Amino acid sequence: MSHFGRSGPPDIADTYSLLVLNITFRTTADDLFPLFDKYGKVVDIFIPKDRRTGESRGFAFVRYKYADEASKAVDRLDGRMVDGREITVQFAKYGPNAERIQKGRIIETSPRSKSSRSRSPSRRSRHRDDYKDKDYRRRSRSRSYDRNERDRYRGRDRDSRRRSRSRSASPDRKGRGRGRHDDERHSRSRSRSVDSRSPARHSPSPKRSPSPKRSISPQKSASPKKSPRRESPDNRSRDGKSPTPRSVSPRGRPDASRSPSPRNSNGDE
DNA sequence: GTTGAGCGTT
Repeated sequence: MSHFGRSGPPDIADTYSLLVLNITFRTTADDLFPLFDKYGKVVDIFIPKDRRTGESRGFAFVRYKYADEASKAVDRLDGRMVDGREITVQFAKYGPNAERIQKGRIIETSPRSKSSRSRSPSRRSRHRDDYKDKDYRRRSRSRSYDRNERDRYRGRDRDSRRRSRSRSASPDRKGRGRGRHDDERHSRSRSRSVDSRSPARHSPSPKRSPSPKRSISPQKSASPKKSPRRESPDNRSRDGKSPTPRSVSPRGRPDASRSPSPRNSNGDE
């Protein structure tokens, strides 16, 4: 009954999706159900979770059966304190399939009902990379390695986003009429001044190792001093199955799979 | 165990 999102999307064709942001990472659908259900008929509640840890991402989707109820919930629950945090309720802008949504309702659906459903013989190797990319940049919201990535990308508009919220931390906006259209009022003056510098001067230097201290092979050089136990018996060969699974073939796999003769007696190529 | 911009699953 209260287990939403367990059976997948029930029917989003006749339902309005609401996006709930700013919720605690511990808030679950069951916690929002009684809250949203009080303002209307909630058909489904889904809270995206990280595939790695499985923790909530901090936002949830509440589907209402009617738009009027959803609108009321947005106006009433928007700014409500949940679990000690003020949540932000608003109509979803994007659909589960990246479709356009108006007022929480999907106005554009996948026109795959036309022609045969067969896929086009275009590319076939591309499926997990897609969702992975999305996940990666999503899960990089914080933690620790976030700084690492930032250094790598030299910072971009990501910093702006973070800072933006800081300056936009005006609780005044909430609780007073739903005038969220003022958000886009900000003029976009800086357009090309994204990173300054020359666009062509960018030196694609993938090798940016300012710290030559780091060894090339961290795993090769074990700590000569730090060795409480000469070796790790329980980590090396527990049952004698794979003594060295990592060094199986650093260069290539056995030629029995790729080329019968990569570099010898090869007069054909 | 943590964090805090944003838009989604079997």
